[in-house]
Amino acid sequence: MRTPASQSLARPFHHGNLRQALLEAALLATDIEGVSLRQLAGTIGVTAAAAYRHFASREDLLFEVAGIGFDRLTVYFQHALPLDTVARDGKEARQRFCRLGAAYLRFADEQPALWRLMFGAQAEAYRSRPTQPGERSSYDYLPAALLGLHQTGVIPAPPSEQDALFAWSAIHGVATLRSGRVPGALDPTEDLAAAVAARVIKALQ
Amino acid sequence: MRTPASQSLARPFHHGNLRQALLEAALLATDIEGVSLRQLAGTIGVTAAAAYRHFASREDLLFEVAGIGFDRLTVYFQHALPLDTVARDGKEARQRFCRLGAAYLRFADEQPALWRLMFGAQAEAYRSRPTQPGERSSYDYLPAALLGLHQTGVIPAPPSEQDALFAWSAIHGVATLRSGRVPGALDPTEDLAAAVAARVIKALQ
DNA sequence: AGGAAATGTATACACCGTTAACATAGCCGC
DNA sequence: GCGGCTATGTTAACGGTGTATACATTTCCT
Repeated sequence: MRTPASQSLARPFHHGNLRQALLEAALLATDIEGVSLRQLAGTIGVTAAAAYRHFASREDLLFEVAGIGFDRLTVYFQHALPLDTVARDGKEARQRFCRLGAAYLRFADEQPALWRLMFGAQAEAYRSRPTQPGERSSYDYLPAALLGLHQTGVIPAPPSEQDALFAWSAIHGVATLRSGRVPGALDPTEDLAAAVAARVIKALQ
Repeated sequence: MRTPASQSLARPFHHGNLRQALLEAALLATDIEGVSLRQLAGTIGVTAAAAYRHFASREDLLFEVAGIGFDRLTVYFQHALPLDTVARDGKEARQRFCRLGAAYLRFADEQPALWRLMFGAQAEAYRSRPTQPGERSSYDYLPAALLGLHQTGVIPAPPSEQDALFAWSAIHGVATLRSGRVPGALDPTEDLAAAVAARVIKALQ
C-alpha cells in the first residue's frame, strides 16, 4: 500500500490514453475549429500543457481530427459505392453516382462539425493527408463513380479532374446551403442528390 | 497657442475618421479573419479600446468589411453584366453568363482576402446583408444572367433558385481550387469561365 | 462661456497558445 | 530488488487576444 487511501481514490497521475481522449473530446464539439486546447484538456481533467506531449500544436490536433473525419467520410462512401464492385450498366452507374452524392449530403447532415472542419475556410490545411498506397481515400470514390458512368456509356469522355471538381462543387454547394438547417423535410436527401446527379450527368454528356 | 509646441507636432487626440481607417487597415490584411483589433488599432496608432467607439465587436467590424467586399463584387458584376441592359439573342445571353463567371474568378484572384472572408467558413455570419429596396446587390446578377438565357431560348425553363445555386457552386468550386495559386498561366480565367458556363448551360438545357 | 456628446486613453479581466522547469509513474537492465 | 531512463503529467510564466469600465480630452451646440 504505497499510495495512501486519500490518493488511491484520486485520479491517477497518468491518464492512460490522453491522446485519444483529446481527439474524442474535440469530436464532440459543435464548433471544432473554435475549441481551445485548455477547454479540451479541462473537460478531460488535465492541464493544457499535457496536450503538448501528444500534439505539436493546436493545429496539429485539428489536423488529426480532420483525418478522422476523412476516414468516416470514406466509410459513408464505401457504403454507398463499394469500390470492389463495378456498375454493370448505365442505370446502375447512375444509381451509384447518385448514392455517392446522397452519402455526401448525409455526412454533412450527420457530422456537421467535422464537415465544416474538413471543408471550411482553413480546409486546405487539413485536406491534404498523404494516403498510404493501397489505402482507401475519400478522394477515390468520385473518380470511380464518374469512371463507371463513362464505362457504361452514360458519358462519352473519360472523366477528367475538372469533371470531378465540377461534380463535387455541385453537391458541395447544396450541402453548404443546407448546412445548419434541419435536413430536408421538404427536400429529402435522396431526391436532392438525384436532382444534382442528373444535372451533372447531363452537363457531361 | 493653447497647445505647447511639443504637442502641436504630435498626433491630435481625435483621429478624425478612425472608423474608416480601421476598415481600410483591415482591407489591407492578407488574412482578414486573422487580424486582431489590437494590431489594427496599433498600425493606426490608437488604442484597441478606441475601436469600440465605432464597432460593437470584432465580428461587427469584419461584418462591415465583408459588406465592402460585396460592394466591390457588385462593381465587378455590373461591369461584366450591366443590369440596365438585356441580352438580345442567345449568343449574347451566353456571353453575359460567361462574363459573369469570369468576373467571379477575377474577383477571387484579385481580392483573395476579401473573397475568403465573404465565402469562407464563417461566411454565413457575413453573407447576409440586408439590401435596401432598389439597391443593387451582388446576388441579383446570377438570376439576371440565367433569366437572360431563358428569355433568349437558350434554356427552356425559367431559372429557379436551385439553378442559381448550381451555377454558383460550379464557378465557386473552380475559384476555391484556384485560390492561393498564381492565376491561370495554363488556364486563363476567361477560358475556365467559358468551360464552366458551357457545362452549366448544358445541364440546364 | 459652458456643458453635453463624441471620442480618445489607461487599466483591468479572463482567456488563449505555447514554453520551460519540475514531478511523478512505469519500464528495463543489472 | 533496485537504479536510472523515458514517458507523461503539473506548475508557472510569457505574450497575445477580445472586451468592459473608468477617466481624459476635444468638439460642438446652445
